[in-house]
Amino acid sequence: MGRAPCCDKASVKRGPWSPEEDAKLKDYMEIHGTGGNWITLPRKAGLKRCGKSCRLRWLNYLRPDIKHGEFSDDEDRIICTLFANIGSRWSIIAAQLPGRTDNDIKNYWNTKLKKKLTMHISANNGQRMSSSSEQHLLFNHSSPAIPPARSVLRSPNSDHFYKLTPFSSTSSSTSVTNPPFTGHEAASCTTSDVSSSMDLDRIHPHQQQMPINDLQGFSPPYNRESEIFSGDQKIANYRVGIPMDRYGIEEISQLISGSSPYSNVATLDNNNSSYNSMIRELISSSSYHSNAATSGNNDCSYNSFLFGGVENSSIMTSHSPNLDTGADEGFLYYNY
DNA sequence: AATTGCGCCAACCGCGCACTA
DNA sequence: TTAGTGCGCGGTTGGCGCAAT
Repeated sequence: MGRAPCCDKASVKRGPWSPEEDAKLKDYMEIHGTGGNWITLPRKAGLKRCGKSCRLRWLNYLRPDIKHGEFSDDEDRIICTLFANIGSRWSIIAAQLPGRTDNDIKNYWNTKLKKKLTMHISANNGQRMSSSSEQHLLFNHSSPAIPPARSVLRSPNSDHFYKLTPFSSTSSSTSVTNPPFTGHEAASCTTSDVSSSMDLDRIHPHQQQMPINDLQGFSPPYNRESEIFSGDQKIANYRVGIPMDRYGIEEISQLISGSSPYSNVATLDNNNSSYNSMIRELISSSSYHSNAATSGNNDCSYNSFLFGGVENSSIMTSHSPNLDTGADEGFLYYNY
């Protein structure tokens, strides 16, 4: 037996919303909210629409905090960085861009951003890159294709992890066989600075994995945070980790919000054992591994990369959580 | 002026998950 | 435990507007 439809498709209006319908929905939402039920909302609001359609219209267009217009370079960078790590989890990416909706970002990526990256790589193809700062970077997860978002967020035993690989069109060193291309790879980019970008389809077959020591231009991952450059501009720290498993961005950010002088970093607090327990639980049971053994590196003026997970000995191996329980040594990075 | 092709984006669709009875 | 229900997500579609021919 098939799933029951959410509404009678024959009796609901479909297609573009009229200004009158928008006004009705907006008026109703401002007074009553959803009432916890989108399905019954259209009838109460006097709309001949499916509840799902109302929800979509409200969330993607009528909501008062929606931001319309061009995406900024910063937003481009955030989208690219997050896409590189988590793939097409548009809702998670949207959560990092206030005022933008998942649909917005998805459309933007599919119609513009991806194209710009491809065009630029095509233009640069074959040119020898003269310095490490000109190397293209690829995020390249070696796990099977990322499962659907909810599975990833909830799977307690996920061992997915990413590799970060510098790309050079002239590189010939190889240490690790390239895993199958799954299409989720991406790289750092902005629309204005196109020196750092990637071609999702074309350059991957030639990509080389390199030993850590060969990561020219990056400071050692076991010493302090390494850095990712877009041209001369550092765009992110170099942190490689597995995708989130048990916890989502919202939970993490809520928990650590205000816990540290740095808005994007949670530190352990000697005076708050219950807080520490929660942080440890988060770190040890998710991919937000401790960056233990880098104590003393409290200079978090950097933009911390979204997913922690660089172990102090190697970035190329999946690993067990390794949380040093000493105060100040559990870092939980959650924001770019 | 008419036609065609293309880009953009709002809206739809189906599925998986969470929740509840 | 299971079935029903609603929500939210990502993928896809369809229509509009504009540019090219």
